[in-house]
Amino acid sequence: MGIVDRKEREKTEMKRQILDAARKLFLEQGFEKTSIRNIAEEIEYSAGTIYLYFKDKNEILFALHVESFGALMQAMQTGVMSETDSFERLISLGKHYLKYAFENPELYDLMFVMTAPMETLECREEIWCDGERAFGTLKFVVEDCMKEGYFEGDDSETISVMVWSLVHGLATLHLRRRTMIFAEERRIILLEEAFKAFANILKMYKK
Amino acid sequence: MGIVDRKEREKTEMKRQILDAARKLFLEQGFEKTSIRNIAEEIEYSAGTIYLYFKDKNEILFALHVESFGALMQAMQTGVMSETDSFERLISLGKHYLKYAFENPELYDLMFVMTAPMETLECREEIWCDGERAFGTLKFVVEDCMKEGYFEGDDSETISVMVWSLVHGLATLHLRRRTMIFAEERRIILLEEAFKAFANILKMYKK
DNA sequence: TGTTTTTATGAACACCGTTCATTTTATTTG
DNA sequence: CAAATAAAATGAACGGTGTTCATAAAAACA
Repeated sequence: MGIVDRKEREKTEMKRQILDAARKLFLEQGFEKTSIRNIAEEIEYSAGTIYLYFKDKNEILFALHVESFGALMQAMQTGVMSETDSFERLISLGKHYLKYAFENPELYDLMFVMTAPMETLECREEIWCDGERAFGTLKFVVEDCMKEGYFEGDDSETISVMVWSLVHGLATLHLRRRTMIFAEERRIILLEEAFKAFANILKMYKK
Repeated sequence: MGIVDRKEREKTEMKRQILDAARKLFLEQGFEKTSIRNIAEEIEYSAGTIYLYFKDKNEILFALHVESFGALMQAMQTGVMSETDSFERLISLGKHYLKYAFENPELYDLMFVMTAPMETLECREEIWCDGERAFGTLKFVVEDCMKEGYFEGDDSETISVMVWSLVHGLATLHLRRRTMIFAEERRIILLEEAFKAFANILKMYKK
C-alpha cells in the first residue's frame, strides 16, 4: 500500500522540519532560550504537535546529538585523510576537531558540554556509541604514532584522553567565554599558539 | 547610632543566609533546577524577599562566583607552597586545581562553564579580575619553570593557556559526564593517568 | 456516503523569574 | 506610652516555560 509509505515519508519529513527549526534556533539563541513554542511557531504548527513526533525537548536534543556526531566524524575523517605521516595526522585531527567546535559552537556544546541529554539518556547506549566511535578514531591515530616511536611506554588510551582533554579544554574555554581575560585580538591567537606549543612538545617527546 | 549598624549587620547576615542556601541547592541540584522559590523556602522566607537583597538570580550567581574564586585561589596557593622545585610546583598547582574542580563540581561549573554570569556581566570588570588573578598565579609558576630551562623559546602565556586548557578539559569532560564512554572503574584512573602523562611529557621537554 | 483512524489543536496544569501593592514589623517622633 | 513614619516581608499577579489531553479537523477506509 502506497499510502502507508507516504505516511511514513511525511512523518520523517515532519521530524526533519522540526529538527531543522530546532537546530536553527539552538544555534541562534541556544538550547535553554529556545522553547517548544518557538520551534512550533517556526514551522507554523501548534506546540502540542511537536509532542506527536518527539517525546520531549530532550529527545529533540538527542536527535541533533546523533546528527552532530555524524558531522564531527566526517570532519575528523577529513583531518585524518589529509595527511600521510602518522604524527601529522594526529595534529590535523586536532585541528579539524577544533575547527568543527569553533564553527558549530552550539552543536559542540550539545555534544560535549550540556548535561541535559546525559540525564535523560544515562542508560541509553546509542548516545555513547557515537562518542566511542569518535574517541576510537583518535585512539587509532595515536596508536599509529606509537608504532613510529611516539609516546613510548604509555597507554594509547591515556594519551588519547590527554589529547582530547587539551583540545576540548581549548574549545570550551573559548566557547564559554573564559578567554575574556585576554585582549580581544589575542584570544584566538593564544589558543592557536597553545595548540601549536602542545603539538611541538608532543613531537619532541618522540625520543 | 547603633541601630543603623545592626541593620547593616542584619542585611549582610541575610545575604549570607541566602548565599549559603543558594550554594547548598546549586551543589545539590544545579543552578537551572534551583528556583528562587526553592532558595526562599530553604531560608523560610517568601520568594519576593530574595529580591530585596539581590537584583536577580544572576546576581546570586555572581556573588557565589566571587566567593568560589577566593576558595580556588586558596587551593592553588596551597598547591604552589607545598613544593620548592619550580616544576613540581606547576604539577602541584595542576593537581590542586583538579582537586578543587572535582570536590566542588557545581561551583567549578559556575566559574568556568556556565554562560549565565557572563551574559549579565559582560561589561562587569570585577568578574574578570578574579580569573586574571588565578591565571596570573599559573603564569607566574610557568615563568619560574622557564628560568630553569623548561619551555625554552615559548611564550609563558601560551604555555599557561596550554596547561590551563588541559586541566580544564580533564575537569569538564568528567564533570559533564563525557567519560561515560569508559568503564566506570577506569574513569578516574584514566584522567589521573592522562594528567601524569602530560606532566611527564612536559618534564621531558626541558632539554 | 458514513465510519474509523490519524493528525492537529489549544486550553489547562504546574512550574519558572520577577514585580509591586499591600500588610506586617520596627523605629522614631510628639 | 501612643501616634506617625520608615523599613521589611509578603503573596498575588504577569508573562513565560515544558507537557498533557479532551476535543476538533482531516484523511483513509468501508
